[in-house]
Amino acid sequence: MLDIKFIRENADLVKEAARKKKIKVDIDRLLSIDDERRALLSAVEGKKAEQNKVSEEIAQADSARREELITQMQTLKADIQAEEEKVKPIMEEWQALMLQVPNIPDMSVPDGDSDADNVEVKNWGEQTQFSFTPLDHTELMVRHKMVDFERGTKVHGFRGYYLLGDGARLSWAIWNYANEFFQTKGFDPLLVPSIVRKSNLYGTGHLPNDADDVYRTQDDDYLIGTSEVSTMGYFADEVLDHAQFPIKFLAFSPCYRREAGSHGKDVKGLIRVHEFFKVEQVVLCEASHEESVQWHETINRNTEEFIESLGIPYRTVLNCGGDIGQGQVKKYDIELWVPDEQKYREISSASYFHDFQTRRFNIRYRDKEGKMRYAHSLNCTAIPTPRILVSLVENFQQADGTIKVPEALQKYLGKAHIG
RNA sequence: GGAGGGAUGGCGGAGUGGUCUAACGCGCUUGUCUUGAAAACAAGAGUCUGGGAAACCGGACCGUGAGUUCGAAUCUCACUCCCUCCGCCA
Repeated sequence: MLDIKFIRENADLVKEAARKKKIKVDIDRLLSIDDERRALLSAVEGKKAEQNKVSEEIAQADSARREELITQMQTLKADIQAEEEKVKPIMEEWQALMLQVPNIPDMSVPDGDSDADNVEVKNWGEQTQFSFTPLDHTELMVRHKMVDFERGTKVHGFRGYYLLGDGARLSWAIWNYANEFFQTKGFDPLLVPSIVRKSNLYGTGHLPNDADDVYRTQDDDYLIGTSEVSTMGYFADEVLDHAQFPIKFLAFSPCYRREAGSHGKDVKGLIRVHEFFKVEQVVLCEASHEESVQWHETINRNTEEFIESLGIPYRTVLNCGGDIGQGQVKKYDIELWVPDEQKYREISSASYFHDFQTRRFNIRYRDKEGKMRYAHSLNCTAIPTPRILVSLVENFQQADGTIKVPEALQKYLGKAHIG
């Protein structure tokens, strides 16, 4: 959510943002609706003011004068009701339009339609070379009894899976390692609800536009697609103190995604599943662009460091306008090398929002001057499982069919090789 | 699932039809005092909106939405949310 005043004063900037993000929203319509809204409100308020004034007189008037005033008020009252009737549909359209308005992307965000137009800003490690014909992660993991897709499908359906044996143990090892790694960076662990009220998804910006990708319960609650949702909701409607910043959470939760519209994509393996687990960095800081930028770089770098410690080749891309969300100012994706596909696949997203989310959540704080302001919010994947397993097992497979365990993980898994 | 209670500003909390421009307390900001701080005292402070270059001046806002009334924080209804008790349950 942007401030309507900002939209009014920077209409061209907002239109350009929509263009860059490929978001369809009629800003001119919003502005004219807003003019109507303000004109009507001011008319209603003016009449209410008169009503209040006369009401006060009535309270003190003698009975003859009182009768006269009361008669006069009857028409005014009808007037007010008529005006208020007009306000209702205007407000509804105004609110619907306001929810469509995108946040302004940073100057550095490149133009583009899709992830194909993202710009590589960093490349780390050598793309793994093999002296033998490598297997893909599905075959490798099935062979080592780390995953069971058949029973996964039997029980859950399309994209269902079980992790078992070393697949399950490796997941635990990664969670435990990530938990320790990010806590040493000052993040506090948080286990969050994965069933949430609708309002939280409006808060993060997943609703109303991504409704198709979210699971809903028969009570009209929703399953989160990322712990960012419940972590941000944690502070909804609260007033924080500037001394609390930065607030750094390491949230962990299952994540549910319907993947509507991507039925034909990544049908095999663990790249795209309906249900997975994710460790997530969430940061709230004070309302300063510089702070946001600094934390954005930091949390993205944290995840890069984590990947480096595992020794998996990766690249970092700066997402183009068409590939960043409605609320995001700027986003980096970290992509890991997947030998079987001979390409990099997304493993992490680092975004900052300025006060786009905190306005929707009503998360405010008192700054040093005692003034009330909306906080800034950011988030970045720490590590998702099982997607991380794809690159991990493929890159570390050996000629003898075993999988080498990255050194950093060995103490958490309790061994150096799988198989 | 059943029954009951409640929603007031940053927080606590009064107010049950007309100076409510919302008491009182705590916290916050700025002054005065002080070497500095604390304490004390004084003033100020929310959101939206109209006018204005600004200082500032005016208006609306007591969970949300309807209704009753000349007039609603206060009465009625619906919705949303919170709490308590009973039942069920990991």
